[in-house]
Amino acid sequence: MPVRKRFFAAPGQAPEIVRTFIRKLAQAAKRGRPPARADRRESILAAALQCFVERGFHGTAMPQIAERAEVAAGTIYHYFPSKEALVNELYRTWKGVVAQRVFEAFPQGAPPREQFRVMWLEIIAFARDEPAAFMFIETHNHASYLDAQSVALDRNLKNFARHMIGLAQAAGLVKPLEPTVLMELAFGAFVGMMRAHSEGRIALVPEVIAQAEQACWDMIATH
Amino acid sequence: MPVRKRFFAAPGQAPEIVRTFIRKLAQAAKRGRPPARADRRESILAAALQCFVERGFHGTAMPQIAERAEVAAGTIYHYFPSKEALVNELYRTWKGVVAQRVFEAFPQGAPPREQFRVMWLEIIAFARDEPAAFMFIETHNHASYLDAQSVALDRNLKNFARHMIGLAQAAGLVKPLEPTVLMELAFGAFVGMMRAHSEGRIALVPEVIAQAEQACWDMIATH
DNA sequence: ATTTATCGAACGAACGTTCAATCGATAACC
DNA sequence: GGTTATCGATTGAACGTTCGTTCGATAAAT
Repeated sequence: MPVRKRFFAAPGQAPEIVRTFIRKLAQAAKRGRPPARADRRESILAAALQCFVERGFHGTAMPQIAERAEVAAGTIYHYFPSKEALVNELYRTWKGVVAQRVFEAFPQGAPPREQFRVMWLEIIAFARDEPAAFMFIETHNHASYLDAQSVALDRNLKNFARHMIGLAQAAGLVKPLEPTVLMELAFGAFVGMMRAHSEGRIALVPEVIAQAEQACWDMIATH
Repeated sequence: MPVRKRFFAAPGQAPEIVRTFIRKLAQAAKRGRPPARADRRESILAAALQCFVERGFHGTAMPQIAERAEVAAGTIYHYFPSKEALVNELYRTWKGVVAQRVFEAFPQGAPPREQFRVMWLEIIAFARDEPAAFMFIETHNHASYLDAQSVALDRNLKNFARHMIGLAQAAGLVKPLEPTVLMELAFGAFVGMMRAHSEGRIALVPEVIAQAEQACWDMIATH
């Protein structure tokens, strides 16, 4: 059973990268949103998310988004200055949500094996709650229409994961490979499985999830 | 050192899926290409590949492809009936190349561990020889503009991989998870690593490749 | 009465595609 | 051998369409 400690057992060795991470997240949230005036805004965002997932950014026309959101095309421009701004807000919002969830669930004092499991299960939970949003942020990574702020948010998340891998390596639990390689391998495996799931090729029952999680740990762990 | 047997040690148990696979590949190659008349055709394909990788299918305009290929826009339509036909020919060609390479290198009589290693190294070799083509066929999987033939080619490849996993499971070497799940995990990890490589985030020196390959085997293997 | 929200027609630009004109090499003819 | 006919290859302007976006009119809210 997962034991989730939210504070460090030994405060002196608290990784500042975690505090930096949460601070940047808060900053981004402050900087972002103008005060939401109507739920039209939300329905436009939801419609755009679906369209972008189904047909991609360039494959989606603004009138299509408008039709799906049941508003006129011009209305979108009352809430968003451009198509680019719309996709960037979507990206930042959902990447922030998943980051927030992972960070809040993260058991800071727990052993690495437990940390890995919790992160894995939390992202799975997110992907099941918001399948479209998950596919969106995974397929639109590093696209040319993402602005600097969106890219920075992704980099922060990866720095966080890399740092955790480094700590586990120091404890001799994880293979002495470059942390970036291990992270990309593990996350790539995860995304591959989730993509197959969202395309209906596999069924994600709890038993499969647990076994896949163990398999991914086997990949990065020393044996 | 890899020992590559090209023929079955026991012909009676030769997997017909392999023969079916190579037969379909030959059929597709025959059906396809009209007699190549000029190397303009090749330069158009190369230009389109680069553009599609950099900006995606919908993000690439035909005049951009023409400019990169140093031909007039109209010339493209002398060789390809439409933009869709162009992207599908690209997909089928390169997916066929990687399939052919993997199959020819596949050591049919060797133990599963060796088979896995050879397949892995062969795809790595392809990805290093043709990085744009590799990224293209991986990012354009299951896109709406791919026709039935392109989709079928991908399915054949996956059936082949799944079949091999099934045999390895029967030998007790691979975890008793659903073969599709294992395949998606392993291939997802591979793609994640290759993507990080093509974005310059990791350097694929031989030592890293060997360790990553071992890590992926650890993921699907029993322990 | 003023501000805010919404609409949908309209805009210029750019899209994928077409096509009449031209080029260049080879074949046919004298 | 020089001239002409032929034909596929190539061009780039032009086509109709659709794109992202704008805007004036109107409705709703304050």
